[in-house]
Amino acid sequence: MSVGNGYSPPTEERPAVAVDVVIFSLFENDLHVLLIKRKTPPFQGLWAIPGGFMNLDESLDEAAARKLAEETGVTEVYTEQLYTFGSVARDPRSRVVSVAYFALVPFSSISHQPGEFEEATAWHSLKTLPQLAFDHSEILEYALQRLRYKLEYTAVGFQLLPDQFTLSQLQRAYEIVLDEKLDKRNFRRKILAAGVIEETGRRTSEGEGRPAMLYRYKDDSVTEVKTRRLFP
Amino acid sequence: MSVGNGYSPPTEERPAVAVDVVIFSLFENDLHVLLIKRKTPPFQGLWAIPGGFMNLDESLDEAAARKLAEETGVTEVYTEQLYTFGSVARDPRSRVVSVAYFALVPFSSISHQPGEFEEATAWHSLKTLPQLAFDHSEILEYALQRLRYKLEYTAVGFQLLPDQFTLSQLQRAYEIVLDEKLDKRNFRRKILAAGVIEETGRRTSEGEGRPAMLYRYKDDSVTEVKTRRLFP
DNA sequence: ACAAAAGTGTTGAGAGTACACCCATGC
DNA sequence: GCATGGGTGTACTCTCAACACTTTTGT
Repeated sequence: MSVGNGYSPPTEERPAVAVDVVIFSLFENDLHVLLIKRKTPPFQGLWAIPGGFMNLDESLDEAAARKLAEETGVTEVYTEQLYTFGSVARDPRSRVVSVAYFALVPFSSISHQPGEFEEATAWHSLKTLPQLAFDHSEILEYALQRLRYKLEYTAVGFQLLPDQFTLSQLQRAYEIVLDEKLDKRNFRRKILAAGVIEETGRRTSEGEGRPAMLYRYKDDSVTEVKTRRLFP
Repeated sequence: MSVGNGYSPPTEERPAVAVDVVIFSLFENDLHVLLIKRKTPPFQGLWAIPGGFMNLDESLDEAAARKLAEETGVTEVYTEQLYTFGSVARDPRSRVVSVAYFALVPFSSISHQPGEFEEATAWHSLKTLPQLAFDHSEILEYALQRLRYKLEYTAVGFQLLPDQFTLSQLQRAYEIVLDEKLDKRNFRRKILAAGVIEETGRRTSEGEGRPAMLYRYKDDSVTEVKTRRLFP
């Protein structure tokens, strides 16, 4: 039944609204993204960014969080709305407007380890991406660009690491995502000067070499944007 | 009739998708935004950002451009998607997801001058904003923040000026939007070093004082992002 | 003792900022 | 000739980038 109320369009003339969540994680010295293999046409057999339709009783942000939890079992991680994709023919079956999000999940917090549950879900290195369904290559490209950009002038890098981490781990995270080598002394000076992390007082106990100080980020400063770029 | 195809939600369970366009222009030494007075409940009598529902045969960008043309008669101006607002109760009548855009229009190109056609449409200075309907205050706040941010590290400032402009006009535009005074010599040096504008060879002929060189922006560099902030 | 990773300062270059006077035109 | 806005250069400060050795631990 049509629900036209004289102000909003009758329901037959409404597009479907989906959320797609680009889920990044860092492991094996590489940035990875979670993809799902499509079992049905169109684009059968191609990989796609996890997503689904928004329910009427949830906000967009809630829909994104729900999708993220469904795919990774993770809640309370850094999530940010990316862009809304609304070309007419982006889904060949019907009109779908898709609100894309990206999420940064520490690998240690993921309950679905690679290939553990559904065979059709897998982490892919950004260096060896398969062909993607729909306009998902474009979405992923956009997400990666945004992630790099964010890292350059904010301190979201923490969000890819466990609660406590060493400065070397953090530097490695930045190097992997930005795909460039950073100077150790300059990195430490800058990240400490930014005032967004603090010593825990504890040190790493295992591993080779000298034990390293463990840091944590200060909760209040996580999303705070720095006035100057950290890594221009 | 419901259109459930087994893959996307039946139409009764789809939100309406709207686009709202925050239209900025610069005149009378002030930044202004175009607002529309609501004639019907809810929020009757309050001002709102121009917007409307997307049609199924147009993309989101096209819907935004259409809205912009309807309100100002202007096409081909700088338009950028801002954010998508999707709280459950943002519209008390029904579920509406709104994709917000912002546009920069040179005042000289506007065919609807203030109050010329519909009484219910008017330009408002950002210094004296009325109460707004729905979550439009939030949208406007977000748009202004984004505009300022863009001006700080790109050269979109031109988009608020006519095709040809003087450096003083451009500086005034930046000063108004950023709401701070800039040094004349430093401004000129930076904006010229950025290489995004060029002399036309012509000079202003009317007005008091010494005639000023007219500049235009180089088309290809309009949207190009500078690596360094222009005005940090 | 040696391998492996952690930690630590200084110097030079370039960018950013502050600042004041002369120039061309209209009235 | 004076009022109005246009146009120009320099010195100082500070941030950024480059660079190498010592320390602590495990084996």
